[in-house]
Amino acid sequence: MEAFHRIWKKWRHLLIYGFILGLLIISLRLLRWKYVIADQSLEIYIGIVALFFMGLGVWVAMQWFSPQSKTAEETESIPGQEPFSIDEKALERLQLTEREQEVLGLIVKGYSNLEIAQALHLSVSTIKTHVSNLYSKLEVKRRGQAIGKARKLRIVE
Amino acid sequence: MEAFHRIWKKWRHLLIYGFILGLLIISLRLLRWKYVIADQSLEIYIGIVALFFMGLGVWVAMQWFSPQSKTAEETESIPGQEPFSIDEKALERLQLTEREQEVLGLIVKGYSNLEIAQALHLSVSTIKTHVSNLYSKLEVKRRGQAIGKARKLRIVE
DNA sequence: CCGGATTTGGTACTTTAGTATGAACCTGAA
DNA sequence: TTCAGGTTCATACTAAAGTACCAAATCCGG
Repeated sequence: MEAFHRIWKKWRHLLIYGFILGLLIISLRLLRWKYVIADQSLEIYIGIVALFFMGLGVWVAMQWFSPQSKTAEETESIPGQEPFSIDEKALERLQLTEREQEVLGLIVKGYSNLEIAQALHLSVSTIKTHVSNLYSKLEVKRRGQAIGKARKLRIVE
Repeated sequence: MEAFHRIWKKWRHLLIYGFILGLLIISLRLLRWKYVIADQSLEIYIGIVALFFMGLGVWVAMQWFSPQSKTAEETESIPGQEPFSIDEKALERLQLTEREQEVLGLIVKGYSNLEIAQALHLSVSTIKTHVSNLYSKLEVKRRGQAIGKARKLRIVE
């Protein structure tokens, strides 16, 4: 039960999607027998299916892909050796928790709170909490300042 | 013409998608006549349509929610030079006006719009105008992305 | 002088960010 | 087992950011 709960919290999205997909496949089989669409034209039926699945695709994509997660920023890692090193001491002084460091990293990459939430599979509320704590630890008041300070202290790449 | 261009820049994705959808609907009508799927079962046909449209939905969502995903110019300016120099060519490509460059510089320093307005002795409205134009030229949607892109293109110190 | 681009600034609106507060859960240490 | 710190999430609010549309003044080249 415990294990199930943990797994559920972590992967509920995937499970829900799988479940919905299964339901849809069953629905398609039922519809195939024309109990429902007996006097509908095939054209309309196919159109409905197409629209529905397109909407589902949009929804799935919205849930799973943060707008920039696997495109621009992350694949930019410049070849060769970087003359850059994270200042571990500064990091330690700031006493940032693991989650806060994660969030800070995404903030520096230009993520919005919503995008961070999607990337980490958390709610926006949680992100806001982390961000607020982050700001007070960094002694800043805004996102831009946090980015500047993080780069200056070299606590992010 | 001016207005059209602005609207086009903003809604081109939607227009393109609408166009594609129209094409697909026409395709469906053609397919309806079974020239192509003469000896395929209806089930398989519907499944293909569903999968295709779901994929299209995913694609549409990814495009719509990440207009910054297509980053052609980013791969150009990679070669290794001295780390601290402003890339004049990138600056020229972007066609940023003088004011826009000033504003961008302050944004990267973490200034708020109000602070920028006070620093440049302008109104917040004006700053917002500059910032908006800046974002469309940089092809970003938020402050953090602008900071990241400006640093990546090395158009600010 | 005209047309285009720039700069400035306004109104009205939506969206995102940020703060404050409370609460539930988990984990490791006392 | 209690307790502190960390993580998660919610509601409710304020503040800042951003968009769209408009308009006026300036400057500059044909």
